[in-house]
Amino acid sequence: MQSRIALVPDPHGPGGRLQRLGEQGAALGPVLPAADLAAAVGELEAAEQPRWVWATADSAYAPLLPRLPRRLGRCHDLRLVESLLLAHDGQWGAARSLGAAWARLRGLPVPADLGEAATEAQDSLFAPDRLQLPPGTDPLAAVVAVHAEQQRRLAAIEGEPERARLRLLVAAESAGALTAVEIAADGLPWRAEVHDAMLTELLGPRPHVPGTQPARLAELSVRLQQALGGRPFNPDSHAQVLKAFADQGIRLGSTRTWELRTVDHPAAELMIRYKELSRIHAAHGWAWQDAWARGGRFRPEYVVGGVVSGRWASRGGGALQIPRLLRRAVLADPGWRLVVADAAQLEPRVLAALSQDAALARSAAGGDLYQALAATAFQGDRGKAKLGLLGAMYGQTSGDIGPLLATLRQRYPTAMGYLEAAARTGEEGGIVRSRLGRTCPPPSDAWLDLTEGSGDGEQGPRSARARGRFTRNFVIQASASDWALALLAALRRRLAGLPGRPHLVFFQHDEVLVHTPAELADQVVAAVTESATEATTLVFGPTPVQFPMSTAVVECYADAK
DNA sequence: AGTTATGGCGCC
DNA sequence: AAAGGGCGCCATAACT
Repeated sequence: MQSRIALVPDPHGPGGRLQRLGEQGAALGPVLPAADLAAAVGELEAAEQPRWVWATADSAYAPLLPRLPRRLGRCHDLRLVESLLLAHDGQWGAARSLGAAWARLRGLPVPADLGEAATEAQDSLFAPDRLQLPPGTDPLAAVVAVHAEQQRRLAAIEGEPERARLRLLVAAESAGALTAVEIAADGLPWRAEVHDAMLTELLGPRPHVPGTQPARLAELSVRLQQALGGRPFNPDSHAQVLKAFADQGIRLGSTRTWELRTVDHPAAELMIRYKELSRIHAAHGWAWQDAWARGGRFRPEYVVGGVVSGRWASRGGGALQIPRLLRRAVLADPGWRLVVADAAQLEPRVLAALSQDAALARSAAGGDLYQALAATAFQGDRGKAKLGLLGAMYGQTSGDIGPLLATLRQRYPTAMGYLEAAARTGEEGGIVRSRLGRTCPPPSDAWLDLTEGSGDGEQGPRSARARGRFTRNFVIQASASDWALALLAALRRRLAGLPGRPHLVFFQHDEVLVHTPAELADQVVAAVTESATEATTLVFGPTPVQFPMSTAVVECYADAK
């Protein structure tokens, strides 16, 4: 039986307190004070690899990490688990902090979760942490009690394998918390000089005065003005752009790029170019570099479980939206490599495994799922196969997709039935869960008001169908997240077993980057492959569906695939 | 002056 | 007639 140890750092200084726990969470033995918490934790980790129990990885692991001799293997993150359990129980309004969970347990007034506005206060040494404990509460006692309560709630989950799956989700989500802290500490290798050269080539030299427009944007602005009659206007203002085009007799419904592409006028092309460049300047220009990519590393702030589907979100820095163009600036250190790995066609494979559609599973048993699908059902037209399947998973009905959906329904009734059942549940106001038990939010009160009594006409009310699309996609996206988290946890563990400290530096829904000494790259690739197999077995059990990873060993991120 | 909404687009 | 899921972030516009 694996040991568990509760861990609480002192608010100031390097010390902290520890408490051994039984599997159900009962405190075993005395509270152990540690003058040097990192040293104590390091020794215990080396001796017995316990599961560390803490309020949040940010508060307990992040400060410890720089002083630990090696990374920790496992944890139980109370805040993330509270979130999973509350959602599973349909309690979406409830606060998730340690303090909130403790207050619920004790029948005390429950503190609201701090908004993101409170983040800046963390910089202050004396700012309160975000645990939200009532004054005078012993944080270690709260950690122990809330953990025991969570173990009790997990044990009370009805049904097997549901209970075991939710426990797996708890472990995987917690491993995600470890990973996010470590990625933040390590950072993604980022060559500012490469980034800078790209910006200079695209936009002109960096303006000396911050806030002024780079030369290339200013030029485009002037040329646009000339092309549209010479009257000055702000190309960043949708209203003014629409008016400027209208004055030339061109009526636009929007300033979207795809619409501009249909316009046969020199200004349209200039406008498209202006938008491309101004976006790069605004979103990933010099200001972004100064704020997020200093010292040779891009350090994003990930928010584990930040999306209801279990995907990570990010806060500041746009970690999950780095333009492909800028991957040129992501370069391994000298003597190191990047192993870039992404799960190929993850979502349709998830659909095949979830629905157990035998025919779809056959298409998902090999390399290119869409090609296999095309060969069976679409006369070899891979594009149609992909469009149709993605449309089915998103609930798309527009365009020329109707015939494709009809073909899919005919050939893969089990898989399509699975999606339609999920959509129906959503339309009727029900909830759905991912493979491991992550739960979607219920309809809002406004939604219930809107849909109540409006009858079930041919198509149902618009918002009901929108919710159907949400639940239809949720089962896929959230189960894909389950799988990706399991992959991440498995990979993290395997990397820890390699010498030379290869480490994860990026995670984006279905893609991972590992920064590794060059001579270990092959072993890292093998670890990725093994981890995918392990994740598949853990999440889906025995299944004919394969989840292949496409991997590349590169020095530059842009050179992958 | 500060907050919220909107349009638009980057990523999956 | 049209009807694609999930995010974060920017600038502008519209508010309080």
